[in-house]
Amino acid sequence: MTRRRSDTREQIRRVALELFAEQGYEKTSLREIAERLEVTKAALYYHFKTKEDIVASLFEDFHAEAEELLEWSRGQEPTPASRREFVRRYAEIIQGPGREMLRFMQQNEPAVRDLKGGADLRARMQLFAEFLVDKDSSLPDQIRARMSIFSLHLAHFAMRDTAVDEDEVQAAALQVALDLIPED
Amino acid sequence: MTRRRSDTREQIRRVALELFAEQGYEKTSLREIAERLEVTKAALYYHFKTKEDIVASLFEDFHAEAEELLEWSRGQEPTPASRREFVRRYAEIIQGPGREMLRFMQQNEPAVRDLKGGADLRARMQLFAEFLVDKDSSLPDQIRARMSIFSLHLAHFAMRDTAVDEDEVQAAALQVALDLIPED
Amino acid sequence: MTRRRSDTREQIRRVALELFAEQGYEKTSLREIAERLEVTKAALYYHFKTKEDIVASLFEDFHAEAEELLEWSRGQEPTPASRREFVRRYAEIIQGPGREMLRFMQQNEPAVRDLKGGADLRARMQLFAEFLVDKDSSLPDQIRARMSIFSLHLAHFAMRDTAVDEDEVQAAALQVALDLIPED
Amino acid sequence: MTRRRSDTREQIRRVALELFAEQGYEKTSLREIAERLEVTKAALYYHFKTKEDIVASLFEDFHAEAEELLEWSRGQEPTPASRREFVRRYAEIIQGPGREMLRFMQQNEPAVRDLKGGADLRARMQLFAEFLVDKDSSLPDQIRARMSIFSLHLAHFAMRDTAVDEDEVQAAALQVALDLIPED
DNA sequence: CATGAATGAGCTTTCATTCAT
DNA sequence: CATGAATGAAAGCTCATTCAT
Repeated sequence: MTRRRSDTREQIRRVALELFAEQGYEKTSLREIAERLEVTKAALYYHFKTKEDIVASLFEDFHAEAEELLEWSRGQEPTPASRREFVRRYAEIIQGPGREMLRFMQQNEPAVRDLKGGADLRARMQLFAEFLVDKDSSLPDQIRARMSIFSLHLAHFAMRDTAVDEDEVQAAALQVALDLIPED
Repeated sequence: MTRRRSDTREQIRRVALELFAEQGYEKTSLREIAERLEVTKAALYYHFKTKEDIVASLFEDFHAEAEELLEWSRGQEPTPASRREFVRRYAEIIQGPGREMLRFMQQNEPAVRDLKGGADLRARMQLFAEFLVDKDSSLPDQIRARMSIFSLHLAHFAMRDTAVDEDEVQAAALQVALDLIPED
Repeated sequence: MTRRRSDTREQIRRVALELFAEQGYEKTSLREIAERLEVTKAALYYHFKTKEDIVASLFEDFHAEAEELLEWSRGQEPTPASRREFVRRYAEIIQGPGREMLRFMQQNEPAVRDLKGGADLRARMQLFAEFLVDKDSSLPDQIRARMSIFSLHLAHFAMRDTAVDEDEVQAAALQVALDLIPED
Repeated sequence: MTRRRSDTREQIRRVALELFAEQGYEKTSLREIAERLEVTKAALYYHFKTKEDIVASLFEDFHAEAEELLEWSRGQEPTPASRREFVRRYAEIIQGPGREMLRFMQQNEPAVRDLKGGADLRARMQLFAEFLVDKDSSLPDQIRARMSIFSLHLAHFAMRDTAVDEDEVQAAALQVALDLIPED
């Protein structure tokens, strides 16, 4: 019944993300996470110092990928083409577990904002926008660039009441996101 | 020091919305609301049966206005022009307190979803989308119609790190929203 | 079954002091205090914001009496006579509930030190010593002055294994304390 | 990096005593002791069966020295001279680590009382008093004899807010202790 | 119209302890 | 000789809610 080294840690992260995204951070108790994994609450504390640290650990994954993307962007001239490439790469990042992560971030803003690493994520989003649109662009274009990102985050949620395949939605969302990037 | 009939009730709603939007529903305790108003928690219970009922009461305001808008839309042919008019009217609704309400809804999805009246609001959003885009439109257009609405909800949040005037943002957001409505 | 206004608060203070003095601060749980009073833990929190605040409230009583004594001492020339009078007055203060308080303080030093108001109490003790002995007295006299105070605090504890009447002990302790005050 | 046979055991005792004396027994967790030694909690359990056993082991050292002193005293007539010699010998015992031990005992009474060996230590103190003062002496003299011992225990603590050298304090404390022993 | 007092349920967190490896 | 992983029990605390006055 014992698990491989750090298997439990990974399981905790997985279940926690699932529940945080589904029910929200505050509403998800450690008891609930523990019960799903059939361990005790105290076991969670062996692997993470606090509830907040579980989230922080999840943030880090995203943080790292976002950083890599930003690193790439710093070597690019901000042309329509490179901006679209940026969006495409970002879309790829937030496939899989990333998508749940972003859904969590976007739909639990007040909680996330106060969490360790939360401010940092917000700052990163701001940097995304700065690459995607010129500082002196029109206000609508500024907003468009940001809604481009949000399309990728929210498309699935926006279409949740329709019976459309998840992957198709994500592909269409990329389309929408690309079209929101200013042409020049 | 006395208050006009049901002034208190209105104050509770105001402060509650403020705090729910700012800190989230779960993180905002009745104690906090009561303290801000310098009344006791028990006083809140004189005006509202439960915490949830405070939110429900806030929802109702929005619900009524949304209903009116839908009523109007039912008398319209869904043309590009009427759709744009719909968006314009919706933008007007969510000025003022409405904006805080929507920010709350969008950024506390997991909490709101389970609240009395929450599902209803979601359904209404779905109806909005159905008026704004044809059922057999392309998937990207379906998403665009929904992101149109979300632009109005989230523009202020998306631009929060920039130093732009709130009303200008909202005007630009309307611009973006209108452009996301399919041309035909 | 209801109690008079603030009766409960006083009961909490009484039982808490009893248990803190008997078992120590850390070992005494709020559950235990609550059970003795046949109320719930939450009731304690209605009357005191934290466990620490219960102690702080107890400290305040002593603090006030100590302050009064110091106030008196400030109007006195520090003669052997006035110093003995000081000790006599202090002995009177720490009769009754005061004695349990001091026993708590003296026998839970590490806990008390970190408690709100704890440092303050220690400072007061220092001021006592400063009145009781000249700054340039010999080191043994410095210590004697302090042990004089401690005699009053600890005599009961020191004699606990003997079968002597509590009041007699306290009277004898005063005798010892007085004899420890430097003759001039 | 390896340690001599049972070096670790000694380190645990040393660090534990340090922390128990400084923060109190209850407030000091095994985690904290382990962290200071850069070993795991489980390692502590290799050397000691329980937390209590660490203290018990510390008590034993003192117990042994106290026993030796008592053994010596049993061969002595209780004269003023032999009583003073007793105090001098005791003062020597509680130099060094012994002093921290006694500080711990005196300032954590409620915890110590319930610990394995705690009652025993208290009994020994009682035996000290019995040698130092006649059973039929006056009550003040009974108390004086006990305060004599306490002077040695508490002098350092009593003078903590002054800037006097530790060894000087201890020498003066011995002076005070000796003077508290009844002349006949 | 509102308060003071209290509760039951639940939360996050910490602790001493165990045991297979 | 020691660790990694886990547990059961309990702690301090907060919350929404109730109700007599």
